[in-house]
Amino acid sequence: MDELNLILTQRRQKADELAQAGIPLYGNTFRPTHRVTELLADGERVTAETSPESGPLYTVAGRIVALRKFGKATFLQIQDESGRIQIYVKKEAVGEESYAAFKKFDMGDLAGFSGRLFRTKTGELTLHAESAQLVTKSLRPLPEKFHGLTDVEVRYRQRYVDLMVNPEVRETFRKRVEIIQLVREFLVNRGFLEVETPMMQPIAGGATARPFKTHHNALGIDLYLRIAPELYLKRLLVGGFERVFEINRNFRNEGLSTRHNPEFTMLEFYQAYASYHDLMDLTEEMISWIAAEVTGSMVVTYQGQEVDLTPPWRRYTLEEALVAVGGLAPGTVADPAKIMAAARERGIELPPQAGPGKAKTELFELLVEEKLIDPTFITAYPTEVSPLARRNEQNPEVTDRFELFITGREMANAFSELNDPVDQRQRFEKQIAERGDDEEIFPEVDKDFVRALEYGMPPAAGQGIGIDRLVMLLTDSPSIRDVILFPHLRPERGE
RNA sequence: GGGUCGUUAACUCAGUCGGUAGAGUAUCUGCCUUUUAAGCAGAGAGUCGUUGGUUCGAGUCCAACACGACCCA
Repeated sequence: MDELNLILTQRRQKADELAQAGIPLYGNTFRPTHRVTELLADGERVTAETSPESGPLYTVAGRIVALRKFGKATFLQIQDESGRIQIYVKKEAVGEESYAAFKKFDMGDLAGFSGRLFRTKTGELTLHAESAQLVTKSLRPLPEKFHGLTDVEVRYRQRYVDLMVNPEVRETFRKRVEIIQLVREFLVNRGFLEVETPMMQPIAGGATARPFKTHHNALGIDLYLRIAPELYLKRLLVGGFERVFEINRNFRNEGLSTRHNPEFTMLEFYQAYASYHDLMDLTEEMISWIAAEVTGSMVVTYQGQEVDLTPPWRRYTLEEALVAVGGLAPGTVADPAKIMAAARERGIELPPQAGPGKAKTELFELLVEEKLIDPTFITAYPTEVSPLARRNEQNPEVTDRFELFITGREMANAFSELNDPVDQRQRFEKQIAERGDDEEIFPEVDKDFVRALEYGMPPAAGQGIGIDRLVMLLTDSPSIRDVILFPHLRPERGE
């Protein structure tokens, strides 16, 4: 197919010519002494009067991202990880032979230059090259210089090209790294221990989702890629680690969308001798601090909407939110029959075994969720829909749980953990009874987890935060694919 | 799963009523020693996503399929 393309053929020819002239195309001997950003910093002292023959000698390497050739001189720009700088290569300065080879350099090649800094007559800081060397030959053309690469499919499939030519994409992924580092720093400073628990689990527990299935040959057993680390992290609380967290991938065998990737990064943390109230305080503090560190402000703009992350954040019970934000009458929300009728009136189909708790959460999703732009904690979720959370002591119909919503999306889910082994076993069994015909969800009771609780798990609160969604918020990214380096797509045809 | 839109040169995009496939960038050749999307002159470059249908004739109309985007479930 594209092996026959003219541009690719010409590039290969040029590469062959360079190779025949004794110039290595893929050598590994060139060693830059500086990064571009250091030249830009030092360049602040360089003025129009600075002679190109004075000043220190710099050696830099990078990808050629702009190339303006004249007969006996050339302006080009190289880009390394730190930035871009203009290079001026003059035949007279680098020598006849070297310039002849240099003329075969192409856009997209990796090249190295040694020289001294000066300013052109338009004032642009430029490295006056005294030598030019090919570092790595590129056989494929870069996307067009003005419009760049915009085809989202190519951007995701060939992320390396996207990163090369779209600086804002590099910036987003740098911020992603920074956000994750800040999460670690925040939790480690509060005495949390970062742990790693199994990605392959014999029982996919800790959430309600369809798992990916795989097989271990030597053991002869099926395993599931985890849908959550929760049950393992709580085993660690039993074991005596009182504050643990994990930042790692979860896998869910479900559809793809702008908010869902089959593998996504989750933060989960658990704190003994704490309640979900403590975690609300901690979450406010953590996310507002990270926002300020990453964006410089606790007020961020997401898709044109201003979002104020300054603590304290609004806190509603689910019922309060249905009234205050959803516009339902207090009498409707309080009455089980009326709330179920209200759900049906709005076209919500409730499964036969569903109770008022399910009706409330469905109505919440329909009427309230998308309106919660500024961060809002929703508490007092029905026990019916919270299989792993602790019941509220005053009202066992609800749990000591919250979900956090920002920009209308669920950002975190937390609760005071259930540590009663008898209650836990019953809830597992109830879930299995209710799962219907979908056997891939909740395959069986995690008996070892119940056994662990029987040893005694300290009272604790635990929380999950979707890292990808947090990164979307703080980088103003509309799609989860914009914050995952290699998002899943269907395979390309013919590959 | 349903709906809408998209897929034309390496990239970004035009393509009229169905009648010889276009531009800019990139590439190649020539000129050019301070350019900034360098400039000037010339040249080459296409399985119009795939398959089938309608038609004298299809990038264009119809159908199915593939991939993607957005919305909905």
